[in-house]
Amino acid sequence: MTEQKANDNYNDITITTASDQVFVDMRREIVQGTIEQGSKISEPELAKRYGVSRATLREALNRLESCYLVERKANVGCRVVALTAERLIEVYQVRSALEGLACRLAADNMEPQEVQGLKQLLNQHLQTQRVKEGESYYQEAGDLDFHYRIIKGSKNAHLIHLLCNELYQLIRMYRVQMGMAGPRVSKAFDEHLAIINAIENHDGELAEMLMKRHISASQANIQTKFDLHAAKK
Amino acid sequence: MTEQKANDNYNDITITTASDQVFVDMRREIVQGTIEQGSKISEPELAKRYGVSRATLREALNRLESCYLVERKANVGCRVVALTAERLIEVYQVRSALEGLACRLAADNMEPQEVQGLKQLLNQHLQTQRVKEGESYYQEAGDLDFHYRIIKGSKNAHLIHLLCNELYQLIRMYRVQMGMAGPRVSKAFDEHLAIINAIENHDGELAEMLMKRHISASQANIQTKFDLHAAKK
DNA sequence: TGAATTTAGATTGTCGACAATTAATAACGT
DNA sequence: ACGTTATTAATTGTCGACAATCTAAATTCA
Repeated sequence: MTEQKANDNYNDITITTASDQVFVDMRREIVQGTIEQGSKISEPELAKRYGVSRATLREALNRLESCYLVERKANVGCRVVALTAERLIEVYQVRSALEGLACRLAADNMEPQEVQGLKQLLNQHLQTQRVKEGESYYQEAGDLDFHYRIIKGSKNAHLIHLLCNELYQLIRMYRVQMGMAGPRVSKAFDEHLAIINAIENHDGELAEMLMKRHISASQANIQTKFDLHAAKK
Repeated sequence: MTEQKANDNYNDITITTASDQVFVDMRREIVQGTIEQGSKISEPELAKRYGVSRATLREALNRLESCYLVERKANVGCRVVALTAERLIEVYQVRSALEGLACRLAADNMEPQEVQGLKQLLNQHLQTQRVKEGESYYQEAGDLDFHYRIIKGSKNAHLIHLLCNELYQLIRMYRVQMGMAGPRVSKAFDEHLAIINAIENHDGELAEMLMKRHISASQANIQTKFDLHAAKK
């Protein structure tokens, strides 16, 4: 298991209430595997652990359900989602379609300065990547930043919410728990570059195609880790 | 405003708890406009009206938020979503991508008998449509059935949930409140037929393209009503 | 002994009341 | 008279307790 630290709050939530805090905390623990996948969630137990009432905890559980990290059955309770190969495929099919759309829209809607910022970001990643070889956290964070910026560049609020707030935590959960390091780093960099170019040229169709392909490759990569992980047991 | 009756529970929810009931009831009222768009939701007031406690009502509100029918701000409260032209475009862009994907998957994964059932359904719609001219409810229900079956034919559980449980109620809200009748009936029928044929031939690419186009046309149709509606005021 | 039923325990769903925050009204000063 | 600051009222967030339901252990019967 790769070490993960701080700054898991990628989507910009402002924490005001107690349930906000519990939601963010639990989300991190689930994504990182501290609360392990497939495990049953006891409301009284966790409420005590976080020092809040059950009502507050249930509020957080509802939010976690909205981003697919827990599943609920009436009168039975919550369970942390189980990471299966089937679900990975399903989620990535959806992700591919949505992020492809985001990329196509971004080609039309991103401001020139946003595109420049994206380029700079990529250069930074190239450098830090050379320095911190094999440190998977920076890679994950960097890749995430890249995708987030493009998604937000689509300027479609509904799409942004769907991807950044709802779907991405589940995707992160797969990536973190499968352990994303491996030899795909340089390839991913080239793919990112090609996508930026397409966006800069306002070639939406190409940008969409490249992004879909990029995500498919990413899926294949995780799939490999998954099978490896399954074979070990 | 077109008259809407019974059977609004298109997605198969089994109602076990009290909050389930309130959720379904409120959802219907919001979609139909009984609780009007953009209006503030008073928790004490509605709790009294449905004869439940605030905790139960809040549970329902959380679920309504998950399917984009209400929006929440911390320490301020809930508001029914406002139907704007911008949001319509955003939602339909997402819908187009997702249902296009569903259609492509359906071309691979639907059983022959499911395809047959779809054909029969379309024939029924053709007949009932001739009889009940201008009755928009049957049209809406029919169209919905058609789309639902294809979505479920994708066999992608995540995609099915995303479309049927989360997104579709909002789409229905637009359709119902804008008043879907109009001359697009026969055209839509032809488009449906072409989609079925593509699915039957296992031509996923074509099926996806046709579905996307079909949805774009549907969007344009609603857009027109929307502008008309806005001009009236 | 094994399967079905009953019973006991624990968990979730629901309620009413209190605390914290916001929105609306009134008071105040310039 | 107008803008600003207090004060009040209402609303949301949170809590602890009770009721309904499920799970699992114990009992009964074949």
